[in-house]
Amino acid sequence: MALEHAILVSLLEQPGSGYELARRFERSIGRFWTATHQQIYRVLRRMEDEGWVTAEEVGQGGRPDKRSHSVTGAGRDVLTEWLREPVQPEAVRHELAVKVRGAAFADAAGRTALVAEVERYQKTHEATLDRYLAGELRDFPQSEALDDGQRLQHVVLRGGIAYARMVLAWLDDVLDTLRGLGRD
Amino acid sequence: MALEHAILVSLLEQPGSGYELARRFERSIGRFWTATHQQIYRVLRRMEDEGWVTAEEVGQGGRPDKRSHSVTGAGRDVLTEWLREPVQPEAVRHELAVKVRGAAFADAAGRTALVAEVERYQKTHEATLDRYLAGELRDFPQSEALDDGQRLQHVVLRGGIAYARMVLAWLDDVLDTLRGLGRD
DNA sequence: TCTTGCTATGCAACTAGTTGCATAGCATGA
DNA sequence: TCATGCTATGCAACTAGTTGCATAGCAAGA
Repeated sequence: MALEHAILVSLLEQPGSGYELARRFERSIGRFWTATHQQIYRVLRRMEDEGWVTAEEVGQGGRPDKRSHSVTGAGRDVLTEWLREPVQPEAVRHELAVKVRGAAFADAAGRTALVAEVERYQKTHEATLDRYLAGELRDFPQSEALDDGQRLQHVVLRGGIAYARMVLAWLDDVLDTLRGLGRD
Repeated sequence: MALEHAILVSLLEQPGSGYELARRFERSIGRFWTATHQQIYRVLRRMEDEGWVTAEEVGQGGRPDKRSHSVTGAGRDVLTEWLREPVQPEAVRHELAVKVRGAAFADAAGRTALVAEVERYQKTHEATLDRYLAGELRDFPQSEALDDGQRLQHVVLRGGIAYARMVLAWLDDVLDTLRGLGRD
């Protein structure tokens, strides 16, 4: 029940079409809330039916028309109300941790394969961290004064960076542990 | 498609009933894979139908009978195969981050309420960290030699500890940012 | 010219996960 | 004795999320 709210925040930051929202979810918003375009279109339609957003057909010479969405007063009210509600405990789903514990029941070949897989996974997180850091330099230069919205976006990005760094350090720990199994 | 695998790992570590699994998911396994008892019973039944686990009725003087589940050879094979598959990218869902960005569209009262809520949330994570640290002292004493399974459980727990610490530090950053809004 | 790829929207079918409720035995303490 | 709470299992209805596919216009390069 919160994709709606993520969409409201994103559309308040900047109105846009379902397609544009989907791309934002791949990049910025997707760091802390993932969604596919199918899901976004469906929810967006429902939000329109409920009057939380309005859509406007926008012709764009050359490319297909798009339906640009903006948040209504009612939509803002929904968001305000939601912001007052207690934060729900996170529903964690960390597949790799299950696999690591599962490695206790794998043979030597299986463990070797898992080491390789953790190394691959680590590389994707390194790339993610690099992307975040590049984005931070680009969007939040120290020299300029930031407005409230930018400061909030920045602190969320810092969370993403801290998370990526923590994961990388933990993956080193996992690799050391996997490689040290069966000794003494 | 991975609750099955989390259950297989848990039952290999220690056979048990649906009820017992549900309690493990509240504690240990739930750190990286959450599930309710309804979901567990349903999936367990399906896994039994597919021959991945077997169930044995166990009478226990006093308390209601339970159906204790154990992993079959076929179940082990399923797990082994799954361990070889690439780790899927995590589907992140971090409600608080959405709310923090949403704070840009809240009034002063709404932001004050969010600060209080972040403080409450921080306390729950402090309690979580304390629980992890106590569990670490209890289950993984430095003096004793650990077997492979214990070492793997320990490295996963260290991941939980690192995560909780990272979140706590980030929540401090969030609180500083929220309190500093609207200045200069 | 033909293929590839990007913009743009969406349906249908499926799987996963949540919420609310029901049942039942036994233990413990007010 | 009565309420509360823990052990133990489960159904039904719902909401959320995934997967596969379809359509269509235009641009750029082989």
